[in-house]
Amino acid sequence: MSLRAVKPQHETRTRILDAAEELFMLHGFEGTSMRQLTAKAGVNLAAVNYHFGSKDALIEAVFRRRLDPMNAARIAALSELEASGRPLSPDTIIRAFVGEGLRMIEDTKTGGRNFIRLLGRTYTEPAKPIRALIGQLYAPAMERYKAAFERVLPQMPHEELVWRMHFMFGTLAYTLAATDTVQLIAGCKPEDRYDARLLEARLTAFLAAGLTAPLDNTVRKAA
Amino acid sequence: MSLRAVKPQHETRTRILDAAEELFMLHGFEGTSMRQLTAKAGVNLAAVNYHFGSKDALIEAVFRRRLDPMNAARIAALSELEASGRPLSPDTIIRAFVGEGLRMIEDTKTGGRNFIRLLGRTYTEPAKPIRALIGQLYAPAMERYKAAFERVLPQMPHEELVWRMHFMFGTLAYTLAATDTVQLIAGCKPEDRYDARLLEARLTAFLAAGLTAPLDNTVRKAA
DNA sequence: CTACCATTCAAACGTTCGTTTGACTTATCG
DNA sequence: CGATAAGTCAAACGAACGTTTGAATGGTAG
Repeated sequence: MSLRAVKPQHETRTRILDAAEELFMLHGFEGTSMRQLTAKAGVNLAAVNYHFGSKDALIEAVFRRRLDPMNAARIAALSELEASGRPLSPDTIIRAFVGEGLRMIEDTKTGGRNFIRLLGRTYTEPAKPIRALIGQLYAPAMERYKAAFERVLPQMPHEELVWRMHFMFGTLAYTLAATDTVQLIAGCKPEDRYDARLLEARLTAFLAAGLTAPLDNTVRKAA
Repeated sequence: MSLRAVKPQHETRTRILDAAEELFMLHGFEGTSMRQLTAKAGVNLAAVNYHFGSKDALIEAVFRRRLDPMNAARIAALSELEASGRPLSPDTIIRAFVGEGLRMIEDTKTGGRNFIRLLGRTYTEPAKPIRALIGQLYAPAMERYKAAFERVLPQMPHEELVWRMHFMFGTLAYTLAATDTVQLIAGCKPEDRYDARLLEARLTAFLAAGLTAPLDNTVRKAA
């Protein structure tokens, strides 16, 4: 219960988590060595195994630290919307979901941006145990938002909504994770790529239109 | 010029490329060892260094083999559309672009699906030399499609179009790479997730609506 | 002061990594 | 038939990997 016993542990742990977040984002899990990681964090090589047990356990801790609060915030944002009494629209619901992600990507000080980009890369890695954890941590928020969308889009078939949410989720994940790929299309660096306000407006307009698009005939016939 | 000198080389090379494609997709570049890879390909451990020079050179060869033909096909599809004399719409242009990707993801025999999913993973990996190569191989197709979109959407600001193409590109990449993440939203495996015809219809409807969405006021004022 | 306990540290553990080597196989050609 | 050259193979290379160990450190409690 001593100060000594609590404070430095906390400090060393967070230094490791911050360094891991950034290096995993840059080079992946296998591409990041414990020696790189502990050197960047300014701690001893053995510190990771002492505080987390193993490299895999560290990976899990990296995700648990951020994912839980982020999705809690998303649920809270939706609850607040629903409690306000104002009529909900696809647009406002999307904004609630997207907003939390954008707030994190703007956070360059405490490493939020690193985490968001790490998250984006991890989505596209199949067959990793960490994927199961992510799904589990996302599940509650997903359920709430699916229900909210179903309420404002009662005419949309369930299956179609699931796919469109998948598309939306993908667009968000990819956009936040790979903002520098815009150069691929633009041919040069766009100026406002990190202006979150503009990006939020563009993204929401795009997603809302996609979500509420008229049903394709091929799909309607298949249903 | 002997048969012996050409045929087996070709065979061994393609066996290695196929195995690499699948393992890189599953476990990433660093997560795949030469011993795994050569074992899966059924070739000797030294074969990769003999035929490609190094692991990095193999990675590059994996992308070169597929990316060039795929983007050539995309350009050809667009050229054919334009030559047909029929009036173009955002919908038909999107379909031309998306169609090539979906044709590859349906190709489970020659490994096209593996490659598409590998491609999706690689987009979200920053700071890799391979990213530069991908951008370079994509550039010609991107230019052509951007010009085509600009022609059918003359009223859209250039900057906005670039972002919306980025969103579309991301949605496509993510959807093809992470089709199994739909479970995250659905809570269960959807039945038709690999029915490319249905997926193409859903995806095109979503993307076309997003691309042609009315301009957000925040964005309009910023311009 | 002494005993204690969480933490840090340098060193070493066995394993696996990408790559290299040199001998062996096989098919073609003068 | 030898000579040549491309390809395959088992074995080994040093380097780097994640992890473990046991001693040193330093603040806290009795």
